[in-house]
Amino acid sequence: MATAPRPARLASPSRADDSGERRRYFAALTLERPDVALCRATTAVARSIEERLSGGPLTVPQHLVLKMLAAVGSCSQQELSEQLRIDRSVMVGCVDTLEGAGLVRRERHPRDRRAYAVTLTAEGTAALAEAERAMAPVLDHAFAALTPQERATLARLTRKLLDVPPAD
Amino acid sequence: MATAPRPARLASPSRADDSGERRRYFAALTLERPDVALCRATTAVARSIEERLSGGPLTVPQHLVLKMLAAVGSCSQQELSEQLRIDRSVMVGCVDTLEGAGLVRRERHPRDRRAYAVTLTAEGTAALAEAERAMAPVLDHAFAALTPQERATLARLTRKLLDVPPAD
DNA sequence: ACAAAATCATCTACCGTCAAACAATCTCTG
DNA sequence: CAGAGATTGTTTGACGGTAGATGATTTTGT
Repeated sequence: MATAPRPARLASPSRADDSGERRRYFAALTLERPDVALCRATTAVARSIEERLSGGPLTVPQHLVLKMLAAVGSCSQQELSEQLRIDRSVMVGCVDTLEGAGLVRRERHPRDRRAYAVTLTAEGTAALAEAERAMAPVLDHAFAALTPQERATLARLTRKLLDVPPAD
Repeated sequence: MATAPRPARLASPSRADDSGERRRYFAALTLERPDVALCRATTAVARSIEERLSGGPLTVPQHLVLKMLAAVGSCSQQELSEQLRIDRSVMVGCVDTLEGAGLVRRERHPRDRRAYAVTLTAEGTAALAEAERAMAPVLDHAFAALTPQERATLARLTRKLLDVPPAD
């Protein structure tokens, strides 16, 4: 807690007294509160990514849906929601948009008519390939402050926080 | 109970071919998308913390405001916003609540009458001490999956990530 | 077979955050 | 000194995400 050697002088009128402590408090905070540092870093990364993808045809969640469909085949919205950690009610609009763009189809599940079988179309496959290609430089820019090894370490630690078994 | 290998598990149709790929897709995703892993890990940590603090008198942002005031002395809301990375318009309500609880005072800044000099009261100092005491086990639980050394590494990487210059 | 519980997708209400507009005040320039 | 422009605090409205209820459908229990 730094033990406050200074008697907390009142906010100095002009900016002249920027002796540093006040303007650089955020750095001190991150030393004590890893949760705050993690949270702010995440918003910075997300912001950087969404900014670069803003003009594109796909949002991040939409990209993830296409990516999972390509990886595991047709899915119910429930399965997409669970694996991608996107709320069910958000998934509705996400699939709505993708279906409107012709990138997925909603077919009734053959043996459980409560569920849909969301299926990737040919256009969806093409859109995914293009999105994957565009993704690499975007990720690279968002994590530019870290070396490849540091990025790997960060990924390992976040997976551990998520209880995902290491895939080494 | 549950010892029966009976596949009578619900939703048999498509689940039957769950060789694992479908149900564990999230793990595969985190290997390719460190940004998604980071984002989901952050929400998990934040959720854990806010859940444990839900009954308490202070929210996380309020705690941070008291903490910064104790560290650097009286501040304008602008300075609090900048250093804590909390939007100005959010800071208004935050300080409102703290003032209503008698933990801070809003005094007019002596030489800039646009700004307030938000000042910690004696009650605020006491509330902060109590909140600081309660924080350690909460943080420890949120990061329970990591060893102390891993937590330090994560903190170092997130701090490094926060130096990412704004993309222009 | 019939009723009760569970599940999938959807919709609605609510909460927190962010961008833009606003009035009051400061600073700088001519 | 006057006025343009920037800064501080605040309010407003839009947006995105979450929780809870609903309707259709399937599974389970008797």
